[in-house]
Amino acid sequence: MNEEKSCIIKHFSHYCSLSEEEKNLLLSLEESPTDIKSGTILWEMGDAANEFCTLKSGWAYSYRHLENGDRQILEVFLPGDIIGLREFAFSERLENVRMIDDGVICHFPHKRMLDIFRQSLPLTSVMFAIGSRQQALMTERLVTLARRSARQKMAHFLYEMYLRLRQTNPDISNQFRLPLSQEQLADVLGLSPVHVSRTFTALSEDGLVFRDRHHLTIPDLDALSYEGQFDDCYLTDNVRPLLGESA
Amino acid sequence: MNEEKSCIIKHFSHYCSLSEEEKNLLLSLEESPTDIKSGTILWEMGDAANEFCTLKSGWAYSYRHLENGDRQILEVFLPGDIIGLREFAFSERLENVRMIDDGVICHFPHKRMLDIFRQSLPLTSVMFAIGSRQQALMTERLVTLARRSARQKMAHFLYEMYLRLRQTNPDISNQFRLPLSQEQLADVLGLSPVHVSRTFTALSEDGLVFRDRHHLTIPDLDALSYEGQFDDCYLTDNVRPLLGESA
DNA sequence: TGCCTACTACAATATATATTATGGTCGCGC
DNA sequence: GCGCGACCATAATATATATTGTAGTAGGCA
Repeated sequence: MNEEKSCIIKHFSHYCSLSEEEKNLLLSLEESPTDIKSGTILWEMGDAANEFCTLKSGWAYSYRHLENGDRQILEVFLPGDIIGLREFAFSERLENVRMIDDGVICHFPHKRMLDIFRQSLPLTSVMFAIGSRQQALMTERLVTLARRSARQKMAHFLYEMYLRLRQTNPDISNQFRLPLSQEQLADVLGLSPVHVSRTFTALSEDGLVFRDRHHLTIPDLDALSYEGQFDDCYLTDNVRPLLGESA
Repeated sequence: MNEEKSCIIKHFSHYCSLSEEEKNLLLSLEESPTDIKSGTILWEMGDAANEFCTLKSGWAYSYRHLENGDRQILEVFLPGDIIGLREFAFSERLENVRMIDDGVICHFPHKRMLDIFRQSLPLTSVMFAIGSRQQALMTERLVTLARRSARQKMAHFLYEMYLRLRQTNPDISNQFRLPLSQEQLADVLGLSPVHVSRTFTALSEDGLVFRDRHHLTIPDLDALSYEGQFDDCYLTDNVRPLLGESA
């Protein structure tokens, strides 16, 4: 098995250890990888929804357009993520999805999910767990957007990205690439681009974050985490031992 | 079967038609109903998470406390809802949950969920669909909190509550009980209580919503929906025909 | 080389919402 | 019936962030 190369197996392994059979089942979700270019729109609201995408490489984001022309970015997808999980219950896309980078994606139809449900209890549980973790992530963002200052929003988001990258990339340092423009960050955080700029200036005056184009440096990770009032519990290791339970 | 009385079966029936066996499986989640009084805290952050609750009657909400003393209400639960789904992947509670009303709840352990996964593909799919719908709901709230005005936030939330009530309560009219104080509404919408009051005043000056204590009247549902830029697609009927797919 | 565009910084001003404060109403226990 | 507390309305003020405008820098391309 060339599982080394499979982001999705890395991703799932984070939740439980996988048998060969399960690995194969997962690998089958990554058939027919397709190159896809930066800026490409994977789908738009209202399109028929009958498949998921796994992201093998590159970044993507989902977003909504508002009536007044604003845009809200809902989620940023990293390699190993499954795009479109949220739409399992719907026949139409609820969000637009767009590539940030050049990347590679694999499509698999919703039906394959039912195969997983049928064939592997652990994978079913992990799918459920991934959904539940996505919700936790979203909840956290909701709290932040609703209640915290621009400064905290930025700090929180940047630290979250660091943690998420580290999850599939354990060797990541306190410097990494964040291929989002200030405008895109504004659209994630519900701020104006101008204010994102101001806030970056303020954060780097305080030595918390340095940003040079798409390169980010976080001198003191704990300080940033504190600034964003980050509560690790929704991302870190206390993911429950599912297999233990099913035994 | 006294399925008439089961909110949860009503809730699930919204997604697909159920066999007797499946109904029994669901009914088994509503064993040992417990009376529970208004204001009771079901659990708090950090508590061990190893069961879900079904809400047979009464309302509840989940919330988080912030460092500065603010509170953010994350979700409002209605009869028929399952509380704690989000925490399936975690061993600790991520949120506090509190009863708004007197009510009746039933506990069932996470393990029972695995039984469902094992015993019924359709119910597994519906569970997944419910999770996915919850996420859609959250997404919508996130967009609203991040990008819309206080007026829109209120209108959006009130209309959403109307739709959700109608789902298990098809005979609901444009008047219903909303047992939330202005302070609680503020905590849902990320506003100050004062501003909630102002906004109610403004909305009723425009004839959109009348509120007398916990009694709400919406003279023109479409107008309110429009005011909140409500996009029905995430709640209404286009839930996909899951059973059709699995065949 | 030089233009063009995307991205960024910063300043002036405008606006929505928070904060603080005060007073009013309703229901409830005594 | 009285007083107390929860809840709500409204006004005055304060503050964070948006909006608008202008200008600077870096990279892509002729």
